[in-house]
Amino acid sequence: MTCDSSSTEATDEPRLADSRAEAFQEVRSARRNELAEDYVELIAELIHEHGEARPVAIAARLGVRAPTVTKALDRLAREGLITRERYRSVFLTEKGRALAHECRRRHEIVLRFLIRLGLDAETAERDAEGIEHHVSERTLALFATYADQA
Amino acid sequence: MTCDSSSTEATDEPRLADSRAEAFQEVRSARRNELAEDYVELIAELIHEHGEARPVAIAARLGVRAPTVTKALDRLAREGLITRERYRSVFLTEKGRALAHECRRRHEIVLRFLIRLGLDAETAERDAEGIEHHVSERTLALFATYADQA
DNA sequence: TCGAAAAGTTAGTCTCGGCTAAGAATTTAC
DNA sequence: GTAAATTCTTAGCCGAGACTAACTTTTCGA
Repeated sequence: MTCDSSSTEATDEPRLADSRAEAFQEVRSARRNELAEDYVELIAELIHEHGEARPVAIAARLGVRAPTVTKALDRLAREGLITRERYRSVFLTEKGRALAHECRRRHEIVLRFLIRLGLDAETAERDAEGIEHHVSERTLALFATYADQA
Repeated sequence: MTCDSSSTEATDEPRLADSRAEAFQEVRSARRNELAEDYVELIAELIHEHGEARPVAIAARLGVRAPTVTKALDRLAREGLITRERYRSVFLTEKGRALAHECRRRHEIVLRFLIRLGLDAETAERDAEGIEHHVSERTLALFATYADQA
């Protein structure tokens, strides 16, 4: 017997009735975008700092090997976030630039928040890197408010 | 098993000199453990609530299909976090119980913190699910302190 | 200028984490 | 006590993301 609360499942589709399940699904969904966000954010940074984003620099910053970057960039291009030509630097599309901007915004809010909370800069940077992909807009707003408190 | 390279840069091994790269590597390393942590934490909950953890319940709570659970449990067993017999419930090993306890602790601190910050319970639960795997001990301590403030 | 070094790509492997379809084991219900 | 329903596993597919080895292209410097 289903000891679970009798909810409105029992349909032909045994499709995940549990409300808790939704949280996990959202987390998994977020995880799927994390890499793309990391790349796009980094590419924007590199372009800003050095005028261009070369795969070798991306690999160094992310701590992965070159072929990993090549494959990831292929995917980003497929998704319309970047444009590139073989053996050349990478550029963000309008869509990619928008995403990068969004990511940077989140990252900075989380970072400022953590530092405001009393965390050292180094740890704050590391934690922000992990957390930024998992904060809802609502939470982000609270972070921003707290960080801006006098 | 992150064979994480130490610091020596500029050696023959073109191993990730950038200090920023370390942050990404840590994030990736954390990501690899997330699933295991989710499972173990959930298994502990189910045992507490229903006296046993059945794969079908795990699947429902996580919002995945049964075979996905079977495979994941195989891996957890390989890693020594659970024990099981075919067609039976799942049990945590001592190691698994320790990890579950640790996860629950993190989860609760993050959750209490978010709620204390003013977030609604539902969003807090969702965000906590994503954030809990990415907070350092140091950050967690700050969260706890803040949450406990009168 | 041209040859070596650096950068980038391709090909192939591995693990993980999803899925479906189908079959085996267990439990339930009559 | 057996048939049906449920649960669990197996087999096989797929894409992502990591890697190495080996090859091509580009860049640099003597």
